[in-house]
Amino acid sequence: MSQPALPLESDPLSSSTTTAQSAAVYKADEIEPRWRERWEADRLYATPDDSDRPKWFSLTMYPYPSGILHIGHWYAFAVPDVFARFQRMRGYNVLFPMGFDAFGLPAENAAIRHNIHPASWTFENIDQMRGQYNQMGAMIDWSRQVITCSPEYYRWNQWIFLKMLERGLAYRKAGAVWWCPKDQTVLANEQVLDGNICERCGSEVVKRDLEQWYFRITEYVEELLQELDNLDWPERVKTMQRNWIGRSEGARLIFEVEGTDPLEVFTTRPDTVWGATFMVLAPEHPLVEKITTPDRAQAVEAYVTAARNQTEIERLSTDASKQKAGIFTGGYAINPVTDERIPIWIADYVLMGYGTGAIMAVPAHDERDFAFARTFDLPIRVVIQPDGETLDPATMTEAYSGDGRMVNSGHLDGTEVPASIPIVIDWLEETGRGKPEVNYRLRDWLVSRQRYWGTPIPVVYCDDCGMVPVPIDQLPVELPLDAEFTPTGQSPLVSHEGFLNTICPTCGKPARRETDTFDTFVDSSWYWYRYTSPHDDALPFDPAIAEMWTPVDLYCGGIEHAILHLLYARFFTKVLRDLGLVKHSEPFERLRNQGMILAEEGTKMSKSRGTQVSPDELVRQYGADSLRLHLMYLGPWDQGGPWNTRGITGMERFIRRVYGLVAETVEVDAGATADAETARKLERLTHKTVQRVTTDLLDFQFNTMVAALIEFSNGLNDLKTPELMAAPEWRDAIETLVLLMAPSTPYVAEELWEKLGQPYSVHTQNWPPYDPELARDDVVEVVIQINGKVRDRVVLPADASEESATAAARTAEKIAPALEGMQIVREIYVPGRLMNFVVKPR
RNA sequence: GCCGGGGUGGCGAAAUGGCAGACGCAUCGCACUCAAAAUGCGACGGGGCAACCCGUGGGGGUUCGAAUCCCCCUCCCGGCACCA
Repeated sequence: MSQPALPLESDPLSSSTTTAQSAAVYKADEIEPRWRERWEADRLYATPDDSDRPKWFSLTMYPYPSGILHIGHWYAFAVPDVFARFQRMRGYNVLFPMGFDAFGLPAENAAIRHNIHPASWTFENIDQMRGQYNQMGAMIDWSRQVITCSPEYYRWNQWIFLKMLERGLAYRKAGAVWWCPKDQTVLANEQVLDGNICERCGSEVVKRDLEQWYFRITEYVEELLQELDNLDWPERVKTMQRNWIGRSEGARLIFEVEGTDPLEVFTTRPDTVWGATFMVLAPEHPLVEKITTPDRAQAVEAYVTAARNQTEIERLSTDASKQKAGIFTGGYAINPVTDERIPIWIADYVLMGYGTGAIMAVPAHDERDFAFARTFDLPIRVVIQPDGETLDPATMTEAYSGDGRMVNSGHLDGTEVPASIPIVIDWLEETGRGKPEVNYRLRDWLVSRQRYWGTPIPVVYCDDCGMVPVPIDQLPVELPLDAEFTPTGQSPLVSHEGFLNTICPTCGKPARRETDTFDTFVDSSWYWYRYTSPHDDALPFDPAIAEMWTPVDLYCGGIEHAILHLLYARFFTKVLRDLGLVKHSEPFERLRNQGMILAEEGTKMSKSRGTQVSPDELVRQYGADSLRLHLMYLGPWDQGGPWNTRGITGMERFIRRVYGLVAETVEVDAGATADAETARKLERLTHKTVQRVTTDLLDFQFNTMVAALIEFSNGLNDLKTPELMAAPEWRDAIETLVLLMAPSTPYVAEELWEKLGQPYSVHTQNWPPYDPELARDDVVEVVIQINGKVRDRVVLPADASEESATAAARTAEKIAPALEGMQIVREIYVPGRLMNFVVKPR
């Protein structure tokens, strides 16, 4: 009688084998969702304001809700998450919040293109991205979330603005500003890239005369510059800020002008004023019209118009060494030290935006003035002679800007340059010709934008009262959600009657609302304070709670914010300090920048070329833990580099090995004890690893930290025997390994901690301590060199004396014969490392 | 042009005055397997049978000893660039 074949799953033998195996096999897709739910249910990441632990505020730049997290977001956030978790285990009460920089142009563009409201588009994206952050295993307390496009948040932008208005730190001014025709808005100077390109959309921007809102950041310029010195920030970021602020010391000099007001100039080289043979004004200079003589008027006007309409290409071609363009006004000034009549020219190499918009030209000692003088055949006079050569204006081919002695300079002839500069300034001041002056490149921050999706600027315009601020108790001025988007790109606020028409708070007559909104950099200039009391409805944040959490201990983010965001944030902090809301002056004590993840071929990741890497796909395949490790392991975090997908398998293997180690360990009945030698080996390996992992994390060296973890597990595998696994020493080592992995691989560490029978949660455990004494080797391998070349090596006790080390070295197998017939000239001993015999033939 | 950062095996890298290439990837060999995957063990800068020799972008220097410090050159990346 034939029996039907049993289905596989009902075979008792085969099914039990499967169960035993599956318990020992790592399955990320089973472990990760399970713990994620548990942590969420338990509010494991809730951050209390009242704690007896010291605080640690770890901030990472919040993202723009563009729709989906890419691998760069993971790199920027998962790695700081490791550090935040590490700090939590080290005993800190860690604030590690997250929010969304939710105002901005992409939402409006999506509205126009896909007929979806910016608010819906933004909030859908936020939902999606929050889910992805959770998947990453990020330690975020979402109850503190800040979303800048919610009235709850932006009303405080308006509040801060009104306070700034009161103090004269916000003001309206007409002037030439950058306008982007594509985005239909003005831009801050900082948002215009080289070649007059819009930072956001890449189109060419133009100058327009418009009345705009500004924040008086220049009020704080000296403080913004000086306090950089005390910040623990990457040096290159500080350098970029210093360059941007552009402080230069010099003097303001007054030149009388025939027939009109005097001209003032700023110069860093007042000692060269005897060599000023002409003057140059920027084309936009207000005195151009008055100075220009009637016979020159037509030509000057033509030049000025052309200069103002210069295109990008023409601008790029104006290189300092190339021919200079300009035109003579017909007017003359008087050199204040030589009393000579000198011609006044106009040229676009003088910028209206810097100094006074006018210069004294000293062609002999300034490269640009030299080029201009040669082009227009203007006189050149040498007033500084270098040692050892004699400059002759007739034969000079370039300006001389180095040191030397003053000549042709009246009573100051012979004075040494550069010591001459303060001497000249003093004399000019005493004689009423000028005064010392410090100039900065930094301009006030243009904050108004002709866009819809941003914070409405809370002022109204009344025919009788003029510009009137909206009273604080009427905030927020809400952005109307029933806006109509048209393809013209014009802000819908301009034609929104319901928004536009209001009542003057002062006189009660009909008035018109401001339709401009704030630059989104306003939102990000103080958002971290809001995390400390995200629901406060009396002030932007509760000063007492903020005082407890801030300043931020560690700020992580991309180098692309080196100037704009970080400078504005520093400025706001000083304003908030002066408003009495915070006590400190600097918001971010330590700053660390991550590098950029490139596509595998080393170019920028691009959607159109399909070189983008999807973290979701990698999580599905390998799990978040492996991806986190892989990102840390790519190389130094601040360096970034090309992505490679293959390497992630190594991290998965590592996790699987550790998983196997723990699974095997828990199956063994405890009871045995290890022999002394093995116990010592385990102890040393454990302490060594804790030391390496701890110091690497503190130094932000995540790649070598992961290497130390891998080496630990490899070392344990090598030592592993069935007997040892039953010993308590082994168990300690395994538990330590799991604790050390907890910040890096939060999911699998939690799983293994549970398997080891330890109390939930691994993430609330203390970071394991280490003892450098116990980490130390008791025998060392000492390299023996002859004349600096490695010839042999000997194993010695770590505490071997120099005498015994030398004796051992001399008699080492390959050394003894080599020393035969040689005279030892010198012996160098580096304890525990190296012995070098310097020898010569006898 | 000026200011930073960098150049180390097939690849990512480590070592910041003392054994160059830890650790990982890829590759190759072996074991396990009917087989594959997974896993485990081993090899893995170049030359040489070997003793050894050469080797950290190139050249020079300092040092007992240099990837590491100094000088010159070169290439790559980033920032700034008529700022008076």
